[in-house]
Amino acid sequence: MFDTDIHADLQHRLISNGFEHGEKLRAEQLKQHYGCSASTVREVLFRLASEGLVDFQEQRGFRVPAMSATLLAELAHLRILIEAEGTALSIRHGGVAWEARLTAAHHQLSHIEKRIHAAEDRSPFEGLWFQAELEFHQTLIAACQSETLKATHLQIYQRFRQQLMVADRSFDFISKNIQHHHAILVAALEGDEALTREKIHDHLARHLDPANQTQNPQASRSSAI
Amino acid sequence: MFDTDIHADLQHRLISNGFEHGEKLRAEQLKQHYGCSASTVREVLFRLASEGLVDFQEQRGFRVPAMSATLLAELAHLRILIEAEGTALSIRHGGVAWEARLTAAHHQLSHIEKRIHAAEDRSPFEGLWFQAELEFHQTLIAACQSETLKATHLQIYQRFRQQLMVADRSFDFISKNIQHHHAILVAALEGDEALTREKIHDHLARHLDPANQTQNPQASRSSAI
DNA sequence: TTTTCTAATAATTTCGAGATTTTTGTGGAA
DNA sequence: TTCCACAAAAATCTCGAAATTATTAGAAAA
Repeated sequence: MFDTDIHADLQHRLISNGFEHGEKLRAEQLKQHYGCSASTVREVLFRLASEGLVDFQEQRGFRVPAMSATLLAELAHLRILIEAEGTALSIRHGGVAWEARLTAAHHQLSHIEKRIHAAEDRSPFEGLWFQAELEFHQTLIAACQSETLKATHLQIYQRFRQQLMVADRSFDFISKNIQHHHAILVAALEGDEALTREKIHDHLARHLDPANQTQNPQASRSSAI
Repeated sequence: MFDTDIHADLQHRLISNGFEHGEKLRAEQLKQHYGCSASTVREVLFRLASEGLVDFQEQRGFRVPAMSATLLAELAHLRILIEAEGTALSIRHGGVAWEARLTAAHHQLSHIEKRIHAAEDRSPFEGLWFQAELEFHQTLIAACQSETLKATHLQIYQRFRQQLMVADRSFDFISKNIQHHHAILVAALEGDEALTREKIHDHLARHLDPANQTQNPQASRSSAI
């Protein structure tokens, strides 16, 4: 197994409930899971630290970043800023091909969200939903013609997702999300940059206020994810 | 010497003419310069790679990113986006203390720029100017109340600076820069968010068009830095 | 001459042991 | 009981050698 694979796998676990918030990441433990040496794990952890998905302190090792309402709000703010800009650029430069791809991405996401809405046990859809939601938001900025903007957006998106990971997801957010995603799609297809920016803002607005965040999962009603 | 120091030193060399564009970074060479093992150097290089200051390819080692007019334009675009947003937030939340600090930072930068303008040999001022210019632009966003925005801005700023590093600096940009920095200061102190955004845009606008960039230093007239 | 295969060289990557530092655990004094 | 010092344990960090992979150089064939 290459260290690239370890990087990809750890990245995935770090943004989708693979670890607890604040959990210590020991190279000695992980080397058994991946069947390689501690040095190799250490190398990967350093890379993840520079991406912001892992906290590093000299002589004190690595940790999963703790849950922080302030950090989540800051990440939401940056996501709105970058995603709105990227989408506006896509509207300008994307053309019909981009509109088609966006419609497809939304269709897929919408389909999964409706199935989740109807299902009894929602857990088997989690992975699918994550993938489709990421694909939709990446497609929004896909035609912005700036690889740097896309890469920066992905970093922020992943850290945002990581902040929201919790063991017991309420998943009651779905009906609102369906409306949000649809509103963004419609505004983008109409070519209305200002309206699209507004809808992207609305989609993430509830995460902007630190006081709004539910620190305790069992007390959550209408937020989370 | 701790690896943190090596990281800081390499980072500095990478954004201020310490290496050639596209130059190969061999761990075996650098370990002699820093008096440590190749593994330690390798670790630092990985961290710098995640920051975007070094390019990494599996089984092909590390390189200083090549000069790219497209990349510079993309970085300029992102800098404008983030710096304008951060400054607008600072205007809203900064208060008198921030205005005072911004005035001080501008005074210092302006002082150095005037001395450079008058001097025969400009090279001894390079380091001072770099520091003062960074301090001014960081102060602009200092009161935005988002550590994440500040950290993201620093990453983009450093990569932007790295793209502009060249052996023979013409330094004829100075008179324009003095005006730009002053215009930003005045707009910010007046509390005019829209005007401040515009002036930040104007300051970096010439880097936005890839066709505008001078790939060949000796042919440069009015651009660079 | 140009192309292709092979051998030699050089670079990258992995690994585990030893050195250093932090954390944990125990016992004694205030 | 609470605090501090000291010892033991565990974790982190550094290092150089061995294994793997890429690059170069030269010879043979087209």
